[in-house]
Amino acid sequence: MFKLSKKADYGLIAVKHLAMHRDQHACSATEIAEEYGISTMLMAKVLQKLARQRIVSARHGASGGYLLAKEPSQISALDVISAIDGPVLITSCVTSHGNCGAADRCTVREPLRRVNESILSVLSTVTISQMSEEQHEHALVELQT
Amino acid sequence: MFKLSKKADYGLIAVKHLAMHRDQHACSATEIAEEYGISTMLMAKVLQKLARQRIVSARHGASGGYLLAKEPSQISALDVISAIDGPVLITSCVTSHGNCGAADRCTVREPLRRVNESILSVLSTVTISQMSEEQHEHALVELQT
DNA sequence: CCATTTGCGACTAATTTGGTCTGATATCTG
DNA sequence: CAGATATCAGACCAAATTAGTCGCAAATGG
Repeated sequence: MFKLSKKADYGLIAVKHLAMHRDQHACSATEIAEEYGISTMLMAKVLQKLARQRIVSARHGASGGYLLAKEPSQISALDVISAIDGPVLITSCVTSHGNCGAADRCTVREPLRRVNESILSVLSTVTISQMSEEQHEHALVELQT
Repeated sequence: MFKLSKKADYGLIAVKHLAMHRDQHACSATEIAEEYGISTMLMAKVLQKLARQRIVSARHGASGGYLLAKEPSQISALDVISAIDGPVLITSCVTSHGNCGAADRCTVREPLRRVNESILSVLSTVTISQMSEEQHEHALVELQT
């Protein structure tokens, strides 16, 4: 309904993991998968997609694995998500060459296109380095909800 | 992957339609569905859900139908979407009582919870009345993309 | 040469979503 | 009152999407 796919979720976990192990050894798909209790096969697929989009770089062979291809501050959540799930579109109509059949009659396309851009901007604002810090100062806020 | 369900989409269309026909007659599900080329049955279901959440009010019987239950400026896109699809959660883990299995090991839950809140805030900022105006001044901006 | 690891595509299974049908109840109109 | 028109609710099926698996090829390091 409005949910991140599990693959995208796993992708974020993996990228964050790589960010935390930066400048150490390359991490294999198996290693990451096991650490978080995720299917090895699936994590492998996810990392392959990330590699194809040059978000991580891969090293074949024994003691190979994956490394971040950029600085954590240069990778946004949107980068990771769209690398795995394709472009983020809240409806199939938001592109101008809409294919939703009722295209011309549809009165909500333009407003939704704007909402879509806002979401894109939220997602591209959040970087991996941000996701790696902010663990602490939030415990307080949590209590107020 | 990150998409509005069609039902939610139809819901927005319906609510906007009702907003535009405010203070006129009640609109039946059939009437709205036909105007936008949507399945009557499905539109009926959508409107029922909106009625249950008191976003629209229903009138049974001949020449009955639906009317907005609030001012268009008091209905947000989030109201409509969550009335139909349930609460907006970008992952199943964002609630504190997470059920994602790897809950404790998962390092992205808290950052994603924040992203979720940003999205919620975007969606609750957009009202139906806004979606009914803003058709005009955007043609220019469109050209620059 | 061999163990390890990525790369890729085909495939199946599970879940979600889209959409239909049926029967009941409420309400207006003549 | 009778009949037409609506909503209401839930069960149900079909289609599409997503999750997850498998097998094989190609690198790479020791």
